[in-house]
Amino acid sequence: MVNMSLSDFELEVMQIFWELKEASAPEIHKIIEKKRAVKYSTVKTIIDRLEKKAAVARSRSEGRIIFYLPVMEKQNVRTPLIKEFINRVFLGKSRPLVAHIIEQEQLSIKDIEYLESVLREKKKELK
Amino acid sequence: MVNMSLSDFELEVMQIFWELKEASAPEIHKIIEKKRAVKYSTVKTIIDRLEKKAAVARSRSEGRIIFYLPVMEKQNVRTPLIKEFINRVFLGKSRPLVAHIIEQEQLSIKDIEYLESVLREKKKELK
DNA sequence: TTAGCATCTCTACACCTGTAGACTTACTGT
DNA sequence: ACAGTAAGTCTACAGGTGTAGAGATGCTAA
Repeated sequence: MVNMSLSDFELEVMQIFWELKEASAPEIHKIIEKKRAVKYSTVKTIIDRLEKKAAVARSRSEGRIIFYLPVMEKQNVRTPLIKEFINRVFLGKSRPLVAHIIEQEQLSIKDIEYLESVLREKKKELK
Repeated sequence: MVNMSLSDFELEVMQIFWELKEASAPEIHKIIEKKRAVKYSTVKTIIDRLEKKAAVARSRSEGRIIFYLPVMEKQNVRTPLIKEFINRVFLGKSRPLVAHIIEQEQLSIKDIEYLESVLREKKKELK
């Protein structure tokens, strides 16, 4: 079961699991519904697929409500996604992506100072 | 024709167009074939779809060979992709993405120094 | 000038994904 | 004890995507 990637919607649901740690389908549905119209059964289907992919697992029940826990870890999902994205959109070159983000995305002074410190650390490490 | 997004393969082909400016289907096919096995007709189908999406346009012919030019611009394609990616994978927060890349991806001293300068510029701008 | 090849066009198809309905079933409040 | 409802299960389906074959046709080299 190598290389089990997640669709957009599946990833969206995983984000909620990573946030809440444990959640039920009705809970997830209610959260997503605040953003956009989506039926319960749609959300449940996604959770079922996540379960099949072993991204989440049933932990316990409360009445008929099934609770799930995330199994895949955020970092293990994100890292390859970033790699793929850089390959796909920036031909594998991370520098222009970082430059683009710094220039175009909203960053506060605090963010910038933090990133400067990350760069300083990295530079130290490389020398 | 709003919101005309490109699939992975379509984007891969666009990257080549952005690089070469003008190219034919046989050329594109030969380039991609170096990386992985793919039939000519597959590549041609992708180019046809790009044409339908007005991402490329026919420029001229040489014998039966049709040449195309990129119409969509690299920056106009990349910018929304980055935005979506940050939303999808980092819940809209660009700082952790940048931090991750700096820490995990290959960056040379030159890259780091360049990014430091980009951050300095940005800071100046914000103050 | 003509055979053979390269290229184009058209069609097809299976898989993934988002989406949801229909049906079943187990609680819960009265 | 039961009706109503909330949750679960199962099935379906359309559109996008990667993939490619078949057939038509125009070039090109001998």
